[in-house]
Amino acid sequence: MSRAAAAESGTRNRTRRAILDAAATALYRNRKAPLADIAAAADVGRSTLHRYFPDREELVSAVIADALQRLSSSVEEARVDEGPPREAMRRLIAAMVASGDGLLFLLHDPNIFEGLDANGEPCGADAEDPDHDLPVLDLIERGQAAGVFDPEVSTAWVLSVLWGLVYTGCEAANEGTLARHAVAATVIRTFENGVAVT
Amino acid sequence: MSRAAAAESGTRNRTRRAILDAAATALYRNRKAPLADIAAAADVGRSTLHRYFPDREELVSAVIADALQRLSSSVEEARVDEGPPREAMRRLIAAMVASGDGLLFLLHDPNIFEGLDANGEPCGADAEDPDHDLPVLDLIERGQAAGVFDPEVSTAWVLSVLWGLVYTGCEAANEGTLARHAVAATVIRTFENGVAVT
DNA sequence: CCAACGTGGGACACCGATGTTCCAAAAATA
DNA sequence: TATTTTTGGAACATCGGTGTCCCACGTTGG
Repeated sequence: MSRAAAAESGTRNRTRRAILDAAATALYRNRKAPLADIAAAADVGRSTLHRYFPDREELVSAVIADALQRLSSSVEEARVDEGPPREAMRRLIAAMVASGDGLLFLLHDPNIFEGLDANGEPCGADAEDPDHDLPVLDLIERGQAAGVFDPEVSTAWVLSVLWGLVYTGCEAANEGTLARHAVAATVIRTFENGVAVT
Repeated sequence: MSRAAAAESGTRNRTRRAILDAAATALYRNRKAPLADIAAAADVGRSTLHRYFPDREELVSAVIADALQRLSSSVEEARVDEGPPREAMRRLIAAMVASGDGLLFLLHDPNIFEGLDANGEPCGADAEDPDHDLPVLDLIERGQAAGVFDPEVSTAWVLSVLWGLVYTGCEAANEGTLARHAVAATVIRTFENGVAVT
């Protein structure tokens, strides 16, 4: 028996992961997917799922936290605050795309952040979750100031477009419309230049 | 009693509309919103709602059909097959944006078309629903051929980006991030030129 | 080989959503 | 105003998802 909650090591971590992944996929398809389905998808007894996550609420919180975790570590290693804005943005997009499925789940439901924070704790409606977007907003602003990003539109809009395009790219890959390896490049291309030729 | 189903005229049409609209909004927020909530939102007794749409299934089918209806009539009057591609695309985007909330509901759930066709009738998995996108795909192809749209990416990708950006725009307007009247122009600008300056 | 751990599945009570029926009140129409 | 249409709400049975408990089986590791 260890003391820290961090290292539940052994079989447990694996099943936990399996459940988390299955839940992310299932919940992406249907936000209200029955726990039974999730358990089945994870190849785990409904009982076991319940043993790891007593509540449905605890499960979704964990899934959100997990996805958020992956994402923000991806973003962090993109070092958005370093180097020229355009390159930084390209690194960021690549990192986001690489986060893959968790992202789809996260962005699929606009209401996902309402009433929850990254840890699954309920939070006041005033807390928007600026933590994750702030460095990105900085990057966008920096880019606009440097004359590489369109200064005629708001940073918030650029941010929305960023998320939207990344989402579209991941979705296209999931549907087989776009090859996995081409996603990042395509998203970057469209993000920077749109679809019209000069 | 009239014979035609088309003209149920009178009070009925109004309540029907109210229910349909309320349902579109409620279902956009939560695909599994309780009928009671929808009825309440429509300012209608749960009983009445049930009188118009016996099944939940019939309700969502009707909402989908309705949204699809609005959208395709909007698109139709954009005359995408006439005039230079760039202008046609601009008209199309404006028309889509104008369709507004129904669109959000439609695009929110990627699985919405699975197992249903425009009339709410179940249909084989092979029927993809090309009816609505086909003229748009034609437009894109036409634009690529004419050298106004990026020929380096697939038409399917351009289509995805189009839907995605329109969705992002509508969502931004809904959240108040972007002024209603600015949505179309902003979407068009970004769609054509991306967010980078040449 | 034996114990502890982890698991699956059945049985159960509970609750919210759904769909049905009926009736009295409100609204539209003549 | 009289009549028909339309509505809202209560009561009810049903169903599926949820959460809990318990026990037998398989797996892991000493």
